[in-house]
Amino acid sequence: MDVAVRAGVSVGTASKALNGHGGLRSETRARVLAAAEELGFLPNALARGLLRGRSFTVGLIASDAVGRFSIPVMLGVEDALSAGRIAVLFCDGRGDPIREEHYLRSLLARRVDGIIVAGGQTDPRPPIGSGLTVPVVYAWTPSTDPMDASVVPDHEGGAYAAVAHLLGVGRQRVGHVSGPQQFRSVELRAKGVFRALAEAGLQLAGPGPLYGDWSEAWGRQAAAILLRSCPELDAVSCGNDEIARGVADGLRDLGLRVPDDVAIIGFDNWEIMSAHARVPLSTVDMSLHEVGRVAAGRLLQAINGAAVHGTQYLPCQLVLRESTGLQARSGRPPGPVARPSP
Amino acid sequence: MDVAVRAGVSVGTASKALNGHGGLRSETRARVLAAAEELGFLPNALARGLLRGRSFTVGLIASDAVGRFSIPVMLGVEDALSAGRIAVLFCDGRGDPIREEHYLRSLLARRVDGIIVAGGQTDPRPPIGSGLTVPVVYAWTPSTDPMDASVVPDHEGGAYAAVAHLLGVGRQRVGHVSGPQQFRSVELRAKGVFRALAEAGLQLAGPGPLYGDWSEAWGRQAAAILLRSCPELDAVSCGNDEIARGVADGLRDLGLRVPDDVAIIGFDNWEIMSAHARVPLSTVDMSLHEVGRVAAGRLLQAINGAAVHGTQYLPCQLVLRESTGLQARSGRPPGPVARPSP
DNA sequence: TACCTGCACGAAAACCTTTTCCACAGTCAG
DNA sequence: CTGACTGTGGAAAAGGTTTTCGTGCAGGTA
Repeated sequence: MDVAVRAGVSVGTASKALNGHGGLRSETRARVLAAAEELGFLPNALARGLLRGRSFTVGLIASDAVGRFSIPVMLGVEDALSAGRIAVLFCDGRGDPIREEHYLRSLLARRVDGIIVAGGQTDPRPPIGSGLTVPVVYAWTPSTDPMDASVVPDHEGGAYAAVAHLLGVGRQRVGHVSGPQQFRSVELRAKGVFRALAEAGLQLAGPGPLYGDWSEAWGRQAAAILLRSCPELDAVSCGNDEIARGVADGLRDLGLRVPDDVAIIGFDNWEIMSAHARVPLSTVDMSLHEVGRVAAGRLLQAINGAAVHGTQYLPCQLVLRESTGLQARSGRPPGPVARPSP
Repeated sequence: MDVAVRAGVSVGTASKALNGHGGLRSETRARVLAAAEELGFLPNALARGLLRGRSFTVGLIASDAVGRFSIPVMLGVEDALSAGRIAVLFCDGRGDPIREEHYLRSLLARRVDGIIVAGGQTDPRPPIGSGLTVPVVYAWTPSTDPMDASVVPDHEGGAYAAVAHLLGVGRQRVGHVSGPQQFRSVELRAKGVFRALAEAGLQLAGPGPLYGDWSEAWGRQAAAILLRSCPELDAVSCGNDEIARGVADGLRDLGLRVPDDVAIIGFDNWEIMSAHARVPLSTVDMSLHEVGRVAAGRLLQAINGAAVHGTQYLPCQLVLRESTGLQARSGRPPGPVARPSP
């Protein structure tokens, strides 16, 4: 080690000086530090890791990094870990088990201290491996094994809060337009909607929950369906922001005003969709960054030997904008409003 | 090494067997391989890296990972590197020089073989460090130092192609609505627009390029301005897809049809905006994935000692959808069309 | 002076792999 | 029979850091 030579001490002493460990004269310590500074010394993390048996590195396997959900989760993970001087090895598995297997081997060969699996979907996924020697935490997409550590948003609670808010601002006839029925998140969100309505002694407006795809086009279409079935409709809870935007546009085309006639609330708080819509949308934020942070925190716990099993549900945040009325509702305006006959 | 013990050979021999190096009897080699398989042996990349003096790891510093541009770039980088068995250390610098400095030190301590800086903006950024011992390539956001290796899309060429396409389908009065004038990309794209028009002997329609912000709201507003200034407008080239979408909506509100009356082309090919718009938007795809891939390729070259300096411009791809007419133009329809009086 | 205590630092092992050099045995040719 | 050559595998060093143990020296005490 050239720092030791320059400071005129042995490598062991230099190491102690740099890490503040042994009993050194402060004069010696200062000399070593000065030498390190002059030489721009950076301790070789490979050597350190080899010795300590751990790398201070964590693997992040994104199943579907293209999707917009894993990105904020990833950033939350990275945020939490970098604070603990832990680096993140990023792998994009693309939902392909073979790729994932390859990445897993690569990460294990690099002696990562732990692995975070950030999925792209809401439905549970099979565990990434069995009998692994390093801890694994699943973020956003839970593992199908309930004993695995998973961190996910509370979809049901979010939808419940959304509808509770609609009822809280005086709405009574609430419709629900969502995505494909087979998604677990769709099921959970519908459950939350029903629970909020039931607690208020209300029924869902319209022919029932409307299931379609996650698109604006479906939202526009659903708006017409809903209005035909229930002309007195005064609120719609949507499965995501794109649908909400479509519903808003559809209602607008039908001559209704948002939020005066119908309040609309979305889900996801995808800002480009919700905040920049023609009428900025109230929505439910799943705190994905927080999901990532918490997952990283649990991983650190597990690395330190205090592993916690099971799935952890993180609360969603209500984000209120104009589409549910920034102020108290002012009643339906006078004058004719174009509505399709029932 | 337990594999060596189990196979009844020395560690050196085991290493040779696993890497296919020395002159070994095939029987011995098979025995070692079998032992490694049974024990699930994965060579310690830390030890290997320590010995070889390189880590087969590359640092990726994203200046603004929240932005939607750096994500595809990142994925392209990861794609290209993982094929070469190189792992990616992901750091989110958030555009904060202090954070970046911290990450830089962390990466250097980990003995990365190179660094890719994936920015969030189009304007050049200051180099991440000087006198670095590892090669650096800037992707998407170039370095201000022209001697640094940078890989960026050809904004000007993309805009040129967009307008050339508009002219190619018979449009003559082309407006340009873009983002904030001080952005380099805005300047470059406008340059491409002017060049395409000039080559056809045409002038820009409207009062000149309209500069605003990157929003749909601005697009809607600009549509009205443009139409008031040039009622014969038959095409608009937009600075990005959000603006294009706004322009389309604005024109629609004014009673014009897209693409029959006015063709519209966006920029970015942000699919959720362009492909899912009410009228799917033709747009310019900057091939961000390819930018990432090429940047990674140049980094690998530099790691192998064949560094190339300077900025490399990658061509954009035209993505044609309905907003510029999927078929030949059919002429303006008969009947009154609501237009503001000039 | 002889011995002990404690401080400050050095020496060396350990982490795991790769690679180079060397040794041993067997074979073939002279 | 001896020398040389080839095929196979072992021994050891190197890579940079941390940590443990040991050593030398100074100062104090008997």
